[in-house]
Amino acid sequence: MDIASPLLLWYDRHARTLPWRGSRDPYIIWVSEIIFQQTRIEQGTGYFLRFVGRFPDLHSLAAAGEDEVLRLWQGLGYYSRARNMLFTARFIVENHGGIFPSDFEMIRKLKGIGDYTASCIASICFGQVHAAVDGNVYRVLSRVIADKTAIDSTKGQVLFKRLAQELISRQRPGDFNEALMDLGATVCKPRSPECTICPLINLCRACELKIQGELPVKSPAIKKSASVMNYLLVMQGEEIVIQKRTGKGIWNGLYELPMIAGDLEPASIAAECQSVYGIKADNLSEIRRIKHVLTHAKLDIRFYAVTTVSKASIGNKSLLWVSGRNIVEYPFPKPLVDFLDSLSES
DNA sequence: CACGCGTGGGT
DNA sequence: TACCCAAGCGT
Repeated sequence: MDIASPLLLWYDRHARTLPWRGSRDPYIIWVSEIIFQQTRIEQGTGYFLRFVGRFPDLHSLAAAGEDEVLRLWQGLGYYSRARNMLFTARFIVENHGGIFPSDFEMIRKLKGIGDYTASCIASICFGQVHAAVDGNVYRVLSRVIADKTAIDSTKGQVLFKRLAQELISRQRPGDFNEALMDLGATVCKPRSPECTICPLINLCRACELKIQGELPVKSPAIKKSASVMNYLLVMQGEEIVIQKRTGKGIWNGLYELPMIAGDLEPASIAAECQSVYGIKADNLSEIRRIKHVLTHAKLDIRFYAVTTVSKASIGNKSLLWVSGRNIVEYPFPKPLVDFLDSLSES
């Protein structure tokens, strides 16, 4: 089967003009591919432009602090992408003389770079024949061969990656990869694919069988767990108390207010606040309650004002006093950004 | 290898 | 409301 010829003909006329298109700088392609993992073009483009504006090359990124990198990432989600990028930038400077590796296996070993991103960099920047298989490509190929193997199963991933590697253009591997992704994004869409204008209509088995709407097949989604987070707004004059999240859970590396987990009464929260943080919180008053939905969890987030507290009464060293003026230096999860923004408005 | 990891938009 | 979807990767 030759899908490369009609696909590249289509691509030459319909390729989208995107800020990173045309660049063969592995640093630029790397940044763009990381940002657009699980992220829509409309959502990520501003982030991409700000990121490469502030960090135009590997060395400028490697020299940055984690807070500033995460602050540029604030609101984009999946923050381990940013922390892994910083780690890898520093790694390349230290171990590869600041030159982005061109060997596929070497690229693939870098932290935060999997099969997809390594294939993009190898094909687009170095002309190597490696098929980049993202969600678009899984969808397009599952329709082309009308195969109902779940695209998110191990079996499906092996199947469609092998197929993509068979079909990829040996002459224009980078263009082929981008063309297949463009086709998935603009024509072979998840819902209501526009088969009548598709360059692959004559060889698409799903279109022939009129089952394109039933493909791709995915495994059933996992149910979201629910949890409650109680945030404490501890203020004195112009300053509030924040802390950095560490460990393996959500929002790792970002900052937040002092937090007590669990569906608790204010009195219980105050007691835990005292024992965990050493914050004497006699009279908590709830000032806001919001729902925040993640891919895998539903959060019930409650904000409380702590009115009677003196700076000296807080003995926990992991807590930071930050002035309202400096709060913009610190990266926060979206619900905290919204809450803190609403404070400065009123 | 099933699951954790964000956010925003669409239906 | 409650899903689904969007240029994946680490563990």
